[in-house]
Amino acid sequence: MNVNLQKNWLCSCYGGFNHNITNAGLTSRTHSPVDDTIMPKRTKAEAEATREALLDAAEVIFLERGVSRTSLEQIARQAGMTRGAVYWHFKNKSDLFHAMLDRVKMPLRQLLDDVEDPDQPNAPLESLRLATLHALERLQGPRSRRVHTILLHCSESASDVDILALQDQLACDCYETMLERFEDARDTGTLAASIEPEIACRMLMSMFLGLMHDWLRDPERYDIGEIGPRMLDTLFERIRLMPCDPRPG
Amino acid sequence: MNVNLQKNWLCSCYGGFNHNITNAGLTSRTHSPVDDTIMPKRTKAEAEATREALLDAAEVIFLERGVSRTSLEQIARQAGMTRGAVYWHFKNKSDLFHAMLDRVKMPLRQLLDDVEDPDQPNAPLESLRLATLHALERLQGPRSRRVHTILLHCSESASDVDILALQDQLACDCYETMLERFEDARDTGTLAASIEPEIACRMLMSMFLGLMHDWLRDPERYDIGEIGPRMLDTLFERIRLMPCDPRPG
DNA sequence: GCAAGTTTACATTCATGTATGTATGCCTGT
DNA sequence: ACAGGCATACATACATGAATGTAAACTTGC
Repeated sequence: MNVNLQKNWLCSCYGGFNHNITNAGLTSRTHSPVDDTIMPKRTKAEAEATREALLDAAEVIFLERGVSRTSLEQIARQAGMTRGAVYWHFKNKSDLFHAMLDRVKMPLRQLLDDVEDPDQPNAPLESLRLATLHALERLQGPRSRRVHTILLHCSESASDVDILALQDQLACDCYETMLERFEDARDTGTLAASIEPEIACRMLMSMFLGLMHDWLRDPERYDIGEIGPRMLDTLFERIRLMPCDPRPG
Repeated sequence: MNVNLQKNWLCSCYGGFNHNITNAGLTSRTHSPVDDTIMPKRTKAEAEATREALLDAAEVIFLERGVSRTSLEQIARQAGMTRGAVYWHFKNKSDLFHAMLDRVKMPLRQLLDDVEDPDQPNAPLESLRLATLHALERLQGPRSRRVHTILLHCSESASDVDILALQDQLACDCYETMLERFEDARDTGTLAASIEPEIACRMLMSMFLGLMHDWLRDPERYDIGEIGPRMLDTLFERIRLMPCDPRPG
């Protein structure tokens, strides 16, 4: 009975996306997993593959039904497994959820490192602009999009997973590194003198978070790849020191 | 702290089994646990009072445990009633949830009406600024704060309640009336010519939504009554036409 | 007495965690 | 090199907990 399930799963999950990790390890010496005979070849690579499959399945089902309403049974079935497999790889639903998140984390610090050339450092505001634009790009990737939708819309506080603590940790980390740049911008006179770094920081963070929240609610409404950059560019364009601003000091 | 509360509650309520819950906490015949002295009179006014009590209770428990993990039994219990009362006043959890929301709705249109004097119309950007500031004020009221926290953090999509449809409706309504003002501001030359109304609109909406989302996650972190207005004022200050901007036309 | 309001009882459904079964992969000693 | 033993990677079964909706029994206002 699992044959059809597996086929559907392969179509819906591995269809168009780039799953570089999963198929790599097991194609070497095993035959197709859609074979009608059951063939449990539990090599290390295959175990890792089912782990990934379970996480993929979790993304799909969490997105469809919400975290609290999905049972581990449903996740297992989506992956063509049973609950036993889930409990083998993960302690419980919360553990699985965190593992799912770990696959898409993109700390601001790392984004900044990607856009900053140590030899030729950008102005801090330009670094932030590029980093947030880069974050927007990554957000549109299918997996990142799914998981962030789950985080913002398909999970609730005080559930199996402590979402608020998770979000809080991410946000505080983001705030701190962002603030450093804004303070740098103020000190170097790039930021308009009337705008305190803390306020600029919260403005940028709120705008980004709000945009994510709004767009992910229904991504078909508008193209965030076009709207997002225009919003960010406008913000950065407007908060920097302008000719008519009073000179700092 | 929630864990202990839950545990205590479970102990006191389900301590035995499904038998004789009444004997533990409630008196058998005169069944008004909140008011033990007077026999309950079920007049129309009192029925309405229990309805409100149930909604109050829902706010509290939803906030503590999340919507999906809250049982109607818990809500009833918090209000000093039983599940029967809930099912009398509301069709189900979703119905109750919507009723709870209806008590705090603040459409942007109405907020604008409050700050706009028909005799002496403000500039559109000033209207928007006052309206959003007003919204911030109202958000800090205990009930509004609770319910919006529930909406943004304690409820999930595809649950008993269709949160996304609700948010979508509110957001679209907000976007439309907001866009009118920004277009007005562009036409009257109040808005910087380089900023399209659609972008300004999404910037403001995203910033407000993001601020709500961020602040409500942990309101003790900062004083939104101080930070919020500074963010909004800065935004409006910077997106309006400035002396160094190219004149429109 | 009738109906509104509320409680109690009941049947059903479903998720969870764990315990147990089992087949396979991997390793080790000789 | 290989036979046996142990750990791995699952599947299945079971016991428990808990929520839901509805029906039926009161209880009181009018």
